[in-house]
Amino acid sequence: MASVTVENYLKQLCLQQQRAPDQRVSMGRLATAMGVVPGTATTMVKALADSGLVSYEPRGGVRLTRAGEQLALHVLRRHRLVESFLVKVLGLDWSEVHDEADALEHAVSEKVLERIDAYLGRPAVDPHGDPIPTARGKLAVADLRLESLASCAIDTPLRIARVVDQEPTFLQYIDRCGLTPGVSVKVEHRDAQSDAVAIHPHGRRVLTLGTAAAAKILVESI
Amino acid sequence: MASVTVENYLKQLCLQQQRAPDQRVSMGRLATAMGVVPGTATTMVKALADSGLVSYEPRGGVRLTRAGEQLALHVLRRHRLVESFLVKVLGLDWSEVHDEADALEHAVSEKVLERIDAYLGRPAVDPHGDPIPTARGKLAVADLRLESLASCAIDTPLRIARVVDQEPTFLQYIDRCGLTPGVSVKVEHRDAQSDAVAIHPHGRRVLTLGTAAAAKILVESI
DNA sequence: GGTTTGACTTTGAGCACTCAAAATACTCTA
DNA sequence: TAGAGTATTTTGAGTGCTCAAAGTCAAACC
Repeated sequence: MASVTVENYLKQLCLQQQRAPDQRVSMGRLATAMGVVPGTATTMVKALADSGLVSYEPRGGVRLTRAGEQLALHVLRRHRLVESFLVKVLGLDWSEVHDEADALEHAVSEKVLERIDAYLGRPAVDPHGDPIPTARGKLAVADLRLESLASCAIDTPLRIARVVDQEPTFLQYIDRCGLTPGVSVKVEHRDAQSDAVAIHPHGRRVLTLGTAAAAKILVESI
Repeated sequence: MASVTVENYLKQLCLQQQRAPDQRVSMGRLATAMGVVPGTATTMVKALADSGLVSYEPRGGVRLTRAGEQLALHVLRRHRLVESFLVKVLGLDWSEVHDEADALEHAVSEKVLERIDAYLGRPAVDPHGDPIPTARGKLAVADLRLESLASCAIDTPLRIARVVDQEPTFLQYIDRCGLTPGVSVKVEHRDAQSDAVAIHPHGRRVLTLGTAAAAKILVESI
C-alpha cells in the first residue's frame, strides 16, 4: 500500500507531466509543488525509483513509469470524484472542495469510490471541468483541442469547459463574474499592449481580465 | 493538530473508559485495543500526558483529561456520522461501514461534517445504535437504562436499541436473524446451564443465541 | 520470607519523512 | 577557458511512531 506521502508525490508528478508531457519533471518543480526543500524531493524520488514507480536520472529529472502513472491516476480519480460529490451532494462551494478532497482522497476505499461514482451517474469531469480518470486508469484527453480565453478566436460564441487553477480566491472571483464551466462566452477583443482580454459572458456585462487570468479559462466551440 | 495516531489512541481510550467509567485504563488493554506491543502504548501515553490529554500514573493506568475527552468525542462524532452517512446515503451495508469510517474519520473537516450532519437530519444514533456526540462534545447517556438480551425481562415486548460489536461477520449474522436496531423482540426464556437465550423477533421464528452474543444486543422497553 | 508470575516500563534500534547546510555538477557568460 | 551563478545531490540530524528484548515492580503463593 502506497503511503499518503507517496500518493501525493505521484499525483503531483502526474499533474506536472500533463502540463509538459514530453519533458521529465525537474526536482525544483517537484519540490515547490510538494512544498518541501529540494533535498527532500531528491531523497523521495530515489525511493520511488526503487519501488519502480518512477524513472529517475540524477540531474535529469523524473518521469512516472506505467505503474506509477496508474497509481497516480487512481489518486486523481479519487480526488476528482470526491470533489464532484462534495459539490453535487453536500452542496459545498466549488472554490473550497479542492483542499477538502486533498484530505479525503487518501481515505476513500474502492468500494466507497464506486458508490460515489454510481451516485453521481459516472461523471466525466469534476466541477472545475477537469477530466476524471476511469476506474481502469484511462484519462480522457479531449482537452487537447481546448483553447483558452487568451488564445481563442475573437467574437466567436464559445462555452467554458474548464478552469485550470484551484485557488479559492480566484475561483470565487470568476464565479462572481459568471465564468463557470458550461457558461457561453465571447471574447470581444484582446490587446497585447495592455495585456487585457475583454470577455462577454452570455447575458451579462462585458468584463476585462488580464492575459494570465484569461489563460486559465479553457473554452470549447459550441 | 492531533495526528491520526493520537486521535486513534484517544478514541480507543474513550471507548474503553465508557466500558468501565470509574477505572483507569490499563496499558495492557490499551495496547491490545490499539494493536501494538505494550511498550509502544507506554511510550505513547507518556507523550499524551505531556500534551495534557491524559493523566497517567506509572503502573496505575491512564484516564482522559477533559481536553483529551473533548478531542476523543469529536473523533467519535466524526466516526459515527460518517458511518450513518455511508449507510443512509451511499447504501453501504451496516456491517462494513465501521472500517471505512475508521479511515475517513481523520479526513473530514468541520465544514464537511456539518453538512453531513445537516443532510442526515442531525441523527442521535448511528446505524448500530451507538449515540453520536454533539458538536459541543456531549454524549447522550440515555444508554444507562438499556438492558441486553442476556439480562432483560422474560416475555416482555422490547425493541432493539443498540448492537455493541463491530465485527462484520457478527453483524451480518444478526442481520440475517432480523435482530437490527428498531426491531421488536421478546425473550422467550433463558437457561444458565446451557448458556442459551431463546429470542423471538417480531414476525419471525424463535432463535437461540449464546449468552455472550445475546449480551451484545441492547434493548429498550417500548 | 523468599520465589514465582504477570503486568508494566525501559532501552536500543529501525523506518518513513523532513530540514539545513555543505558539496557537487552543469550552464552560461565574459 | 575560467569563473559565476544556479540547480541538484549529499550529509547529518531530528521527529513521530513502532518493535524486540531486557529490566523492574508488586501482588500472590508456598
